[in-house]
Amino acid sequence: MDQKQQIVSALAAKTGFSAEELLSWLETPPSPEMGDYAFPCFRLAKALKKAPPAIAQELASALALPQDVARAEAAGGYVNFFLDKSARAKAVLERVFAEGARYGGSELGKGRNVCIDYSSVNIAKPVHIGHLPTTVIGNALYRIYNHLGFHSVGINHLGDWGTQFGKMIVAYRLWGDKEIIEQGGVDELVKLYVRFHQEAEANPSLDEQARAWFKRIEDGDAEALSLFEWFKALTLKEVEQIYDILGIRFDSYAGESFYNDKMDRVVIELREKGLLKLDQGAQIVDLSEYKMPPCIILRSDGATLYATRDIAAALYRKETYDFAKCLYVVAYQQDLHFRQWFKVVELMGYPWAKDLIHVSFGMVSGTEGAFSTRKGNMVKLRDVLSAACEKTYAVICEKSPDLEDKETIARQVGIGALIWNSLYNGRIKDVVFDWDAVLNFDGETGPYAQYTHARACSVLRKAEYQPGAVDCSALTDAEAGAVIAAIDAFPAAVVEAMEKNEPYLVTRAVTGICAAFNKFYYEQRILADDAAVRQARLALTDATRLVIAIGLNLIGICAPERM
RNA sequence: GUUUCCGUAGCUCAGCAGGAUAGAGCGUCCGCCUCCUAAGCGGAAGGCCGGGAGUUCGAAUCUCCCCGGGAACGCCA
Repeated sequence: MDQKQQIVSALAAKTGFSAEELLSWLETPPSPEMGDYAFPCFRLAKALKKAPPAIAQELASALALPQDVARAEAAGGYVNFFLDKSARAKAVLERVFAEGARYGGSELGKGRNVCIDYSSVNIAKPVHIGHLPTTVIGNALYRIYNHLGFHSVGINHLGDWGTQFGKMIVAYRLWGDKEIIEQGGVDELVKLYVRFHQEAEANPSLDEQARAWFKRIEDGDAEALSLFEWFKALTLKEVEQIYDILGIRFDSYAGESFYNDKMDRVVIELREKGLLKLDQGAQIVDLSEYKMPPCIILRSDGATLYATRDIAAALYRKETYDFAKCLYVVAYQQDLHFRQWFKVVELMGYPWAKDLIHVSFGMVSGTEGAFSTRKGNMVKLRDVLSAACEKTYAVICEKSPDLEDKETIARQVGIGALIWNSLYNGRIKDVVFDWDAVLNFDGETGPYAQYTHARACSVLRKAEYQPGAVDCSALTDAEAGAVIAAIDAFPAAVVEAMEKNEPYLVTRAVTGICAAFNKFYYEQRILADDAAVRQARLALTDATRLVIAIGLNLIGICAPERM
């Protein structure tokens, strides 16, 4: 039982309220001088028929204080608790060292699967800056869920179906060159696609040919299929290079084409359950009762739609993975779409419809408005990654000219800056892509956290630190206390990040640890002359180093030991 | 038009299962390397928390209305 719970049970004994309820009232005071925990008495006023300050006074003097709580003071309507700093430091450090790399983790998930649908690139289209949020948010959630005892299943729901592939084949057969495309990759495919649209304006028969070729893909024609698979392989090869740089892996690339033969059953099932309705020639599920436009299942020409495919995929995933949750890391523009088909799954009678979660995020635009291929203002993700690495390399040459393997560190720090940037704020915020902001390494940025980690490593290295007995009475100064508090707060942040599917809560928790440690570093000499003080501060430094590394790892950022 | 999200310091954002003087970073100005990585640390300036009602002992936080902005709204994904 930790101090917080001890305090709560002492309060429960005096007030008659349940410990659980009291725990939810306990808060952290605005400033550390006021105490480590605060209990507001306002809600007791009615039940006890006394003024809050009087209750606070009474509780402060009458409470049986737990062992590690130094004192309790009444302040206005609050009772402020001051922990025994040494005992708290001991408890936190022991936990960190006992759990090691698993600190902040748990078996909460009990090994259950969590499907995470993220990144989801399109075949034969470039990966641009707009793909960054879904990719890094999804990856962070993947790691966070795993840390909490779930088993994450990363799914890249490829956009690999549709008439555009018929167009690609027509364009390739008319103007394409195998070698040029092998060399140029996706860029060359895009050129063909653009040319197709230009020429099709003057020559509508091209569109007919495209439809015919797409039909051949659908029918499994060997030539059509081999070209289709070739486009796919080319695209994936490039995309996987980007994933390698970002340190991301997927467990499944089952995308649109994969579900092609799995949609009939959805239509049949919807019909059997009496949910389908013919409306203006299309088969729809009426959602007017839920204040939503209808969900279209079949077009009037009988073709399936996006929603049909998503429902088929959800059914497949439930059967295959028996997920505890299935997350869709997709921009908020598709909010209505998800609400619609989630509702359809619910109406189909599947109780797990409640486990389908749209993890939405804001849109990325340029300083001059929305990105669009037509405007030609698209920023390719690859270019952003390269620019970040180059900038970092230059900074390293300037600040740490003697550093070995500058390229590797530059990549870790440059990419770290980018990822951090995407995971620093709540998901829902829109982002205006700005080179200066992305390439800024000062203040609360990825490099700041990595720098703090490297700094801690440097001290430990210099001290030739060996773990050993720690005298925590040497960690009672305000700065060390703040570091202890920040490390102590980390596990709860990880859990909240999972519950809310908000990786930035981990980012902020790491920021808090870094800020506290940097201040500690500045104010207190870690390599103190006194052996006991030195050993205690080194232990705190070691714990800091470890927890920053865990936190960075959870959001998908490397923690180099030198930079 | 309907639905939905957002509106907190010059800028970008935390804080929003209501609580003690509203916090960071960037930018501006001023300090701190004979000492553990200055990608750091400290200080100053800067806010009727979009506006108005209401609920409450107490509202940036909850409810309603208004204003401003983004997004979505049937055969694209």
